[in-house]
Amino acid sequence: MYALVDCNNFYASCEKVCNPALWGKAVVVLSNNDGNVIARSPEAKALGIAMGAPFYQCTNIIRKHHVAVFSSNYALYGDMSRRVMDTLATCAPYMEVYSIDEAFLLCNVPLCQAERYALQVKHTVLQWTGMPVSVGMGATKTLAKLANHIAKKRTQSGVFIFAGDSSLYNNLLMRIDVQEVWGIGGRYARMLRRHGIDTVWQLICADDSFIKKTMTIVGLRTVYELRGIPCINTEDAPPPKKCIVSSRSFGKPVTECNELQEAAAHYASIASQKLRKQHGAAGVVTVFVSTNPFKDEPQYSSAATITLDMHSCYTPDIIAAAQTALHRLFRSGYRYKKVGIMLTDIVASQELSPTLFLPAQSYERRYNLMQTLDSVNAALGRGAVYFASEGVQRQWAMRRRYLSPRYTTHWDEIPLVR
DNA sequence: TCTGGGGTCCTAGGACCC
DNA sequence: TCTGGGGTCCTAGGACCC
Repeated sequence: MYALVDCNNFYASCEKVCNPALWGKAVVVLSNNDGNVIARSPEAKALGIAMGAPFYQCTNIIRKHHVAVFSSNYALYGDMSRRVMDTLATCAPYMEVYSIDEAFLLCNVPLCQAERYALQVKHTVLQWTGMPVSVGMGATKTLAKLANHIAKKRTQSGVFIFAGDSSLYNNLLMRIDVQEVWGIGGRYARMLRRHGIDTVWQLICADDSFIKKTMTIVGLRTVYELRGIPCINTEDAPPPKKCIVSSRSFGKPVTECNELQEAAAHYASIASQKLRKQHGAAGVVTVFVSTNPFKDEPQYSSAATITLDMHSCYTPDIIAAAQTALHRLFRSGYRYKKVGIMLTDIVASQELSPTLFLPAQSYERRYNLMQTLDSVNAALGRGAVYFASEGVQRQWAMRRRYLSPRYTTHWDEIPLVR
């Protein structure tokens, strides 16, 4: 059986775990740049604060009910995620981390003990990390995801198990909206409703050829999975990324080319580091810029692509390409909101060999330099050492006005017990 | 003043090959 | 009555996920 373990309101729960003053209080966490609400504690949900709502549209309700507000603190959330995943790894012979706050466990548990097992997992994670989780179990990944949804919305215990034939659950599945299924998004849900398919049960009973025609083979797999036939494999190791993106909105509008160049160099540097982490090298660098689409002012968005002479993960190569691309893109007279870098045509770096144009000796020097850079930054925190072209003042940096301490990863920000 | 960031997969259609 | 057959590669667009 598969179990899907999903942290409840993950980012909000991370803030609560580290700060007992927040227990029982309404908490929200904002997106980068303090833009939108992206996580809410149950108390905040009860106040009617919507997922994804622009922050500035919620300020009244937040002030009125003394809701605690936090900027996204990825140093904290990343570390809490690691703790939860380390714990889950002890609970099953096989685990697949699916996102920052959820993982599939492949477990060998008799049906009659599944509920006890799920409760045990939930209890262990809570005790070891402080993180509340929900557990859903089923014969396929899609059923485990659906069970998790039911665990969250319709149980007190926080666990739910599909044990055996799905026909045992007809009545329940007739009451669950088709859009709750993993793989059915807003567009497909609307299309299905137009054809009279509103509930999970109706989707299970749908005609295969109709599903294949309207939702491709991917949709048909989803339906099979709901019927208890596994079609989605487990991954042994996360496959290397085919594309790496780093981009942010600015904290304030940017009009000068040199500031855009700094930001582009900064994101190029972050993307290169991610690339090295997966032992890859990129052949193509794309830069994109855009103005603020929510503003009633002249709009411009564009992208430029540079093909490198040879695949590289050497930050100066990537920065140079990004700056060339940006030079081509830049038009003065606009108020820019965003710049980003995308690396594609990624190959494994061990597949590269020294070429005529870059002898083995310089190849090795560049490699050692990047190794040193990465290990210093790993030890002292990202940004301890950086390229001058990334800028020092960084007027364009994103807003994070409500940032909590990095409780678990920095000695000088560790929680104090008085 | 203020509206996020980072990914994957599939299909259709066009260009091109023999 | 009639336009060959079979294949690859690339890209854009559209769907989805967290």
